[in-house]
Amino acid sequence: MPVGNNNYLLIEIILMEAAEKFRLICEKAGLTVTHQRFVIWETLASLPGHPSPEEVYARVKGEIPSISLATVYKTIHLFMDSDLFHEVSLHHGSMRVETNPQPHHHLVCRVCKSITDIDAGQIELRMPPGELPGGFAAERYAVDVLGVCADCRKRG
Amino acid sequence: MPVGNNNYLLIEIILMEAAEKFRLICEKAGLTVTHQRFVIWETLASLPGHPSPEEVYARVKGEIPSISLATVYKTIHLFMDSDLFHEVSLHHGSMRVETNPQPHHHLVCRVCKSITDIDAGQIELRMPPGELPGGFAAERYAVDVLGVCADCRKRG
DNA sequence: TTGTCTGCAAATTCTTTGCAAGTTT
DNA sequence: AAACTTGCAAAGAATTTGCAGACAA
Repeated sequence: MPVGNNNYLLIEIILMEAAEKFRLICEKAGLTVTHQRFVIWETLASLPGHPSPEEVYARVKGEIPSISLATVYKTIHLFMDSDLFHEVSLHHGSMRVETNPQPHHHLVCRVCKSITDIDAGQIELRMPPGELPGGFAAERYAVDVLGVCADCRKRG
Repeated sequence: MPVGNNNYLLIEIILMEAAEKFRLICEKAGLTVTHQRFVIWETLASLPGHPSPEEVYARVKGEIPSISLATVYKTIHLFMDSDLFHEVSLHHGSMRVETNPQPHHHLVCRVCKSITDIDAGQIELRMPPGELPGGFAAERYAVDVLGVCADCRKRG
């Protein structure tokens, strides 16, 4: 694997301490650096799994007792808008019912958030030959293809 | 394709009118048949896409003006518990942040709802040779492997 | 009948907003 | 100083719950 100039920059970033790194990230994203944001960012990066805002809030409170849940929400949204983190689920805010009985997957537009079904046969999945980690018994697969729908592409 | 005895049953079910079909489904699932449930079931089956409870409620109100939103919620949950329909998203009730910067997919346990990451390299995806429906521009894939985790398998 | 649903209203949970005071640039 | 961010409290949205009367088996 060839090492390009970009990789030197990458290595520098990795070696930088967290605060520096965060400063750089914020600069690139056009975000103001604040202590709250730094601690929330560090906390998110350190928490394994898929933390909820409440969990992040609880953790951050250890460092900044005066932090408010509202700030955690605002900051998480800010980070997501700047692509620093993603949300785990589509439609997290409201329940949606899957009414298509056919095996299918989803085309999810990241601009307008629309979800279109695509026949399961159109996507071929291949799992590893052995077992899945920790003896997980797979039953079915749900694939979300993330991208931009035709309408949103036309609109620029 | 050989036609077994099960297929005769299947054909009968298909030919049955909706009310009969619903009665059979309820019997199999051990659910009481009510008019509200029948109309909600028909509505769900007829609505394309991924309707929210509010949308279902609005539709059903046309047939049963006295229906309440609470009943719609209760019934949708009932149907989901009986596997008549699925939910589109995991974690629909609260925001979850994806903190793993590595490309990865999810192992989702349908019993305990836990979500475990699996390296993206472990799953091979193949898309159709042509374009995706309607000129959708794919950027990345998110795969949820649904099944039962090791812990829940042990517990029976 | 007997147990199970339904509709209503109140309660909860999750998230957003307005604004004054505090920080960052 | 100007612009932006924070914390608080109140508002809002989405969903659940308790319960009395209505319905299904």
